[in-house]
Amino acid sequence: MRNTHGKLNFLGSAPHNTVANATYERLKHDIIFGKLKPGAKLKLETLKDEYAASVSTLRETLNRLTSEGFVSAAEQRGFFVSPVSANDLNEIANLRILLECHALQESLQNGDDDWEADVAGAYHKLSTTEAIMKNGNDAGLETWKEYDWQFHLSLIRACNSTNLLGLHATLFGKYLRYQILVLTYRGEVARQEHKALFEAAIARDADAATKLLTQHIMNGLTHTLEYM
Amino acid sequence: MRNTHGKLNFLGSAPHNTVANATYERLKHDIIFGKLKPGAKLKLETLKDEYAASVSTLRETLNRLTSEGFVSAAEQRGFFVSPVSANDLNEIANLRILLECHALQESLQNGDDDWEADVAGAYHKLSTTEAIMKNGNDAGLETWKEYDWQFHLSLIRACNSTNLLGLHATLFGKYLRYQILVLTYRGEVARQEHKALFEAAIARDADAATKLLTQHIMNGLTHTLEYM
DNA sequence: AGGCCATATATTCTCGAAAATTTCATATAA
DNA sequence: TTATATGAAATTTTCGAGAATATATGGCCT
Repeated sequence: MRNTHGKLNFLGSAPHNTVANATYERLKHDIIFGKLKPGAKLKLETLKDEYAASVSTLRETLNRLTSEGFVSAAEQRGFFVSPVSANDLNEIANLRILLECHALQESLQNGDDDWEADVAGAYHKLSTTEAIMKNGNDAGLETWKEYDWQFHLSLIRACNSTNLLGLHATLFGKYLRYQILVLTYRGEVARQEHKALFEAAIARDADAATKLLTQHIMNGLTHTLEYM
Repeated sequence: MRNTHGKLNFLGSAPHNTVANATYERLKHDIIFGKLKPGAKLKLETLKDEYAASVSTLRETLNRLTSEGFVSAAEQRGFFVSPVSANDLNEIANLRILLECHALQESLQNGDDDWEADVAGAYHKLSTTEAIMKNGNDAGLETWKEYDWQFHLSLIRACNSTNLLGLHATLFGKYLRYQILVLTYRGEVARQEHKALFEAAIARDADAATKLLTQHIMNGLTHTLEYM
């Protein structure tokens, strides 16, 4: 049973049981990764061919995505990919700082040995990938971004609030869309930031960790804004 | 055009254009106000009679409500009203404090004369209603709760973040469900708290306002928990 | 009696088509 | 020319039925 509609693991690993779920994952992925451009009209007939699902099934998934903010709906005029704007990105980044820092603090207080091992594992995967990408090999953009996501998630997972984790997941997805949109790496800088953040977290230094996280997100924001 | 699916004004005033929207509003209302009990199975066939909508239309609205967290979905086993728990209420209340206090601070900084007038108007409606209810007349529970909602919303409306307001609206709805669930007033106390909060906001005293708001929500939380 | 499998019933999931609405193209009048 | 009205085409919204899956019933065996 799934308490909520599977929000995380946007990559294929999810159990694509029903047609609706598979379509939902694919559509969301295509929006976040820019295959469906911001503002694009989502015509039912077109989607029907592309995603091999009926109108009713498509409408189910489009309604889900509208609730999450990835799709916008206009009464009697159908659906379209939510537009992007500097202002929207600003809002998203600030909300991410607010929620993620709060969750991080809770997590640093509650996290046990298993949590710590989880963080270390996630960081290991991320830093290994970042080391590889440093040497020009930028083939695995999606992999990198998923490990990035997993690392940030692992840090806050012990916050003891399903609701908070749910909101964060949606926000992270929206933020990620903007990053993919400008598609210009700041690999080496991000790498250093991740390293410092990881070390502060393991040391349970809440003050330092939240400051580093805030800076990390702010830097990403200004970098992204610069290239929009 | 509606950027997001109409989240606020849960009371009838909304323009119930499409069948799907009307059904959505009614279902959400019935969940928040306890007509549909926590954990209750939402069988399509039953809902079809009760809400006069087809299966596909119902599934659209149920998917929307699942994304927002009012409904839970179990793969191939249908939908049911999201269960309640002390733990969940705790999470909701803490998130509300986090988001609403942040929004309040922003609002106090940005709010202009129009905003201030709006707050005064919302407070007036709320306090008048509360004065009436003080004298035993507790007929207008829904009206009271709507004015309560409108007052809190007016305070944060100048926060300049659509995303933040959207998240807050959903959270407020969930919180409201718990309040309705225990259905035991703390009228006089809440009245005083609203008064103090209003005065601090007009005085632009951010520190005092956030402290009062936090206390207001915490008091509501403990009161509700006590009667669960 | 209690557990297990086959069958029947109930429920969800998915689809294609009809109804309602909007959008586009064309013609007519000021 | 510009504006407005008219009708055709495209699109969304809604529905009921069939396919897939889960749940309940009843018989059978140990």
